[in-house]
Amino acid sequence: MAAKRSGAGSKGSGRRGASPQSGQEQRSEPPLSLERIVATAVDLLDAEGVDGLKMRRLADRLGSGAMSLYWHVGNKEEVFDLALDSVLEYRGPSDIVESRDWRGEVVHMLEDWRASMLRHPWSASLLPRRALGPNILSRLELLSKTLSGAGVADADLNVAIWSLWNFVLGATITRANFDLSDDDRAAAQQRLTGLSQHYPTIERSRLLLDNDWDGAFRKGLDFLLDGLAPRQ
Amino acid sequence: MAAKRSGAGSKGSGRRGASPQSGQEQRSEPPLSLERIVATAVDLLDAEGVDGLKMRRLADRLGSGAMSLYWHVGNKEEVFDLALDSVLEYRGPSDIVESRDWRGEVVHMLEDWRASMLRHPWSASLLPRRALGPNILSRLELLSKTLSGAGVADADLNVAIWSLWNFVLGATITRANFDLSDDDRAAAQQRLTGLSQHYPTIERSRLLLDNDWDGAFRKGLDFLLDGLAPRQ
DNA sequence: TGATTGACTCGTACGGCGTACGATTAAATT
DNA sequence: AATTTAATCGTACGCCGTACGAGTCAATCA
Repeated sequence: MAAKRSGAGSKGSGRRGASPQSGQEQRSEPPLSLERIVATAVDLLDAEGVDGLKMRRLADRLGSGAMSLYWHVGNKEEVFDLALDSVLEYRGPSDIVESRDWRGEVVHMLEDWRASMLRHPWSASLLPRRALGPNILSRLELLSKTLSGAGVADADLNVAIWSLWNFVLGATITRANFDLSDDDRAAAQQRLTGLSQHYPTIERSRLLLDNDWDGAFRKGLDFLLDGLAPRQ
Repeated sequence: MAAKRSGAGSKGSGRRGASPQSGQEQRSEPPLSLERIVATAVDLLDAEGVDGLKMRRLADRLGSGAMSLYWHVGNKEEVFDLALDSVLEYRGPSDIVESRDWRGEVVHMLEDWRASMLRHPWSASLLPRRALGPNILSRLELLSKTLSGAGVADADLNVAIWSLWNFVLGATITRANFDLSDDDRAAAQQRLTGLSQHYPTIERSRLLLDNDWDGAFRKGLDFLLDGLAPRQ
């Protein structure tokens, strides 16, 4: 009845299925494995975006038939789940500066989180739709522990975590999707300038032209942390 | 060469295309129009979610053939654009309490924004992928004007606006997608409890089981506003 | 009036998608 | 040597967005 694999772990017994007799197709591809599938899916997503990931194309890159993938994963959704979580691993703050203040630690982890997602711009918009993988949970655990240790009241802890989650998620999704080309940017300016009688304030502050995303993230995060845990 | 319609405006000349001779099919559907297409698309999205919107199904609901839709819209993407913007109109604070404090005004608009998106849970995840429509820009303009009037420094204005945007977007997307069934919720608890040695803190605070989304939004927003514009 | 045009509708068809199903093969086990 | 298991893949099905072109009316023009 062909019970599929589902969890982790893969043997990886060396085997070759190239050509039965004539050595015409000596593609020396390694055998399929979950790891290889996920890594290749990430590459493909990076190169072609969410809509570019098709099972057939993924199989092409792996040098296998499309249906072979289904031995290792249940369906395409699972490929997304695994690709997403694989990209969100956190290695912790640099070992050198071991025990910084809690604020430094939170900021470091959240900036790393954002950076990881921006390195793979498809990941941010995928995050909210998928189950929480172990790497995501680890980050939340670290955040929770750090804030708790910093004196955030238990009653406020969940609010604080979700607020930071919301901020990071919103910032990253927005950044990843608003990465306009110069043409788009010019068009937006044009459009807004033409309508400046309707939107004078955001036109004046050049809201849509400001592209110091990193600075805005950092400053906004500081404001939020100020609100969550007033200094001293 | 059949130049398609693209912008707004639609004539809507009364006409009937029912059956040429035999009155067997006297479906008295009104004729197609952009408005009707968009309204029906919103209904369909509400009922079936993002993946449930298919051109054929939309046409079915409209009592028309699938290809007829393409006279009124360029492609499916445009249906999404129009449905999204149609759902984000803001009518302003209740007229009775005309001039509240700035904080009340900001909170009201942002809670309304979130509520509008939660009434149509597909809209939140669509928002970041689409161009800013007039209804969105109006909300940003109002936000900008209010904060500016409240004394937020010009240098901090964009950061403040984007921070609030990020917060609302993240909160709403998360809420809309985390709306687990009780079964899912039980499964998540099970899973987390089983792994509680790995994630003790978030397990203890019941982060994933906390159900008070509205309260968390309101409290988190308060914290953020505290950070952005320290009271007095 | 009859012919023409333009607005609108829709049947058919095409290429591409995810994946069910079953045949096939090679390795491991008995 | 016989059997079981792990893995691969060709074929096919149903569904999708939509290109294309033929139809149907109402309004306009000759």
